[in-house]
Amino acid sequence: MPRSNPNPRLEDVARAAGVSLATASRALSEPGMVRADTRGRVEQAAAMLGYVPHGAARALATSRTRTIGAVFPPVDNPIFAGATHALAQELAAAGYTMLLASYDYDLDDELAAVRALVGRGADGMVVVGLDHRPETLAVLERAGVPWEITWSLDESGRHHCIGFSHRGASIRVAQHLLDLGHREIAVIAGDTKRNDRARERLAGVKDALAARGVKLPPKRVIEVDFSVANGRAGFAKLLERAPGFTAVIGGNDPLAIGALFECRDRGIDVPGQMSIAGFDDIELAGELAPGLTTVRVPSAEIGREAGRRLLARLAGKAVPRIKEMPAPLVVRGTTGPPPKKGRLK
Amino acid sequence: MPRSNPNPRLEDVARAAGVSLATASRALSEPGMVRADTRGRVEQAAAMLGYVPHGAARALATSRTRTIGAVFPPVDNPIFAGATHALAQELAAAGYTMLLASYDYDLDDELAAVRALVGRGADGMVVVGLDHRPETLAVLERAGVPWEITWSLDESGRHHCIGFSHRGASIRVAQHLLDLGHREIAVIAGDTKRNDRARERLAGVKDALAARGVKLPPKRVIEVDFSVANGRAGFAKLLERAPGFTAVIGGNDPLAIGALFECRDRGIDVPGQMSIAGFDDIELAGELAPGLTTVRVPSAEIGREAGRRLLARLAGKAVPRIKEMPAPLVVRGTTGPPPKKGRLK
DNA sequence: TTGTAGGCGTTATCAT
DNA sequence: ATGATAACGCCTACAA
Repeated sequence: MPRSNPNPRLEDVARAAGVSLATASRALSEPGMVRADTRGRVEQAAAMLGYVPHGAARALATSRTRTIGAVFPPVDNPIFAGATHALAQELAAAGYTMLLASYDYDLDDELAAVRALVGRGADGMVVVGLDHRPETLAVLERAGVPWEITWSLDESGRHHCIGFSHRGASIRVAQHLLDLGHREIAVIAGDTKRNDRARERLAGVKDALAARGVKLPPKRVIEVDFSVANGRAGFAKLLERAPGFTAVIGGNDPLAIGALFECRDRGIDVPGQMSIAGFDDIELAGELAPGLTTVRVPSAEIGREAGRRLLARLAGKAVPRIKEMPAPLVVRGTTGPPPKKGRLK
Repeated sequence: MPRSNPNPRLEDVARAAGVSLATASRALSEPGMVRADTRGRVEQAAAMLGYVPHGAARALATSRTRTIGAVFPPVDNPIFAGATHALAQELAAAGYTMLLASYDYDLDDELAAVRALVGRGADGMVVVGLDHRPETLAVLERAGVPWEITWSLDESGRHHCIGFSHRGASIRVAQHLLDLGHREIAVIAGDTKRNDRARERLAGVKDALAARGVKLPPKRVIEVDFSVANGRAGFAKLLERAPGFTAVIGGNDPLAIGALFECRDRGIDVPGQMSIAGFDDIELAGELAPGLTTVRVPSAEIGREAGRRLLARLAGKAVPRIKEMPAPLVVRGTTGPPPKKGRLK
């Protein structure tokens, strides 16, 4: 029975070039080890036949796939999208390919995805944040591939990570508002059960207020999924259940922007009557008028740098276990002093 | 020499379960072909050892990687991000994994990415739009894998595709403005050299205006890369170089939103003095006040459906070569009749 | 229902 | 510098 698969194999190339299989292999992957004219013949034969190396076969022989797995929360969140793009570019430039899985904050789904990508032979992995099933880390460790935690910093120092302190950044936001004179503050947080970034951001606000003896009553905190619509709704609910605050902090920019829109629709002046701050610094934050005060999160840089670190480790280089990225407060127009007298409504 | 790689192989599982390699293999991949108790022993042994099938070996033996390659323009564009997420989810549910490459509208980069993913053994491929190097299509065809064009419709009927007519949708936008009474219209288009979607959208406006005998002078058209900032800048430039228009059409929503913001900053009333329409219907479009009139592009559905079609074709089912998705005009508050008399400025 | 054995396309270790 | 050949881990006729 003739080969049903028409794709040429290395053996075909070797025959066409009149050399052995081994020589053909070397000519293509270790050019230095073969005489120039032999190499030329092989290359020509390969080009003629349209030879493309068979990835799986190569992977089986080398136990290397030149593939990096990334398991991200919804990539349709703009910040993850930016990181994904940057990571993909960085890897492509080095001849690596990205295996991407995107999960909706369900840690069991994340585990399944990690398993799948490791099974596909990813040479390295990147995950997001600190919240994982214990089994997820076990799979990663057992696989023996280098892996990176992104966005968050692993305080235990056990794992390689690149990110920043969400709590610290959040403290800067809250302090900024406190410094402006706000004492009645509300928070529209992300879902703190499902991800450590949202949890740490909320904790940061609490820390900062507590440090100055300012209270954050539970009624002034609401948790929702990230979206502009939920920012609007969350703000409306806060206003209804615990009015009297002069500033609101959003768990991310879309939430803050939702609050901003809601204010606009209700005729609440920002920042005259209400100050608003976000987190992430998506493009829109700077284009609004007034611009949104927020924390600049270097998402593309995190993606790119995660790729670089992984590639370096694969090349046998040592990289510092923990890489902290800057996440500065960006003060724009949505924050200002609280209204002089009287409270909202 | 003992095996240096500690990962258990199927052989180890078989030994632990006291069955042959073949039985172990069948127990895990074709459960129906093995007696229940045998299968149980194998599954238990696999779980105990933490066995994970070796993707490359499996791929080599079956010439199937259970992997789908996607080559997308910048996934940090929100609409591609949504499609990426949906596609990844759809594939994961079927036990497939996504190989993702993201390029910056450079068709040579796209070709390289397609080559890479095909070389990695992708069982199917998805690309975006109609603009490709001829070689790209050749690689795809020669690979013999099913592939789908997304976003655009291939009029030649030669290739499988899922999308909609950008020209048609754009015509609806322009007609809407004409129906409102606008005759002086400007366009902030995307880069028409680099992608057919931007080109077709612009062509649609031209078609619609021409059909009613309305001119679109070159000065009223500007081309920029997609971003809110460029929408602002583009609008400002149009105002400066060809004032007097009463409506502007953005090549996508971020561009239109940029124009909207610029109007707001300049005190130009929307839609009183200026009507604005976009394309894509990103979340923000509906949250703005007034809401942005735009075309709803079902990006997540396109991603999901592309995955479904590919999986169906891999399963040997026939699917219609061309799948048209709806892309309805969504009329919101940013469009209205042109000002009664006098022109802007 | 289960086991035996050959093959998938490369790389890498030996000789030569 | 080049050639022969044994892995690499799994699947799948074919045989029992």
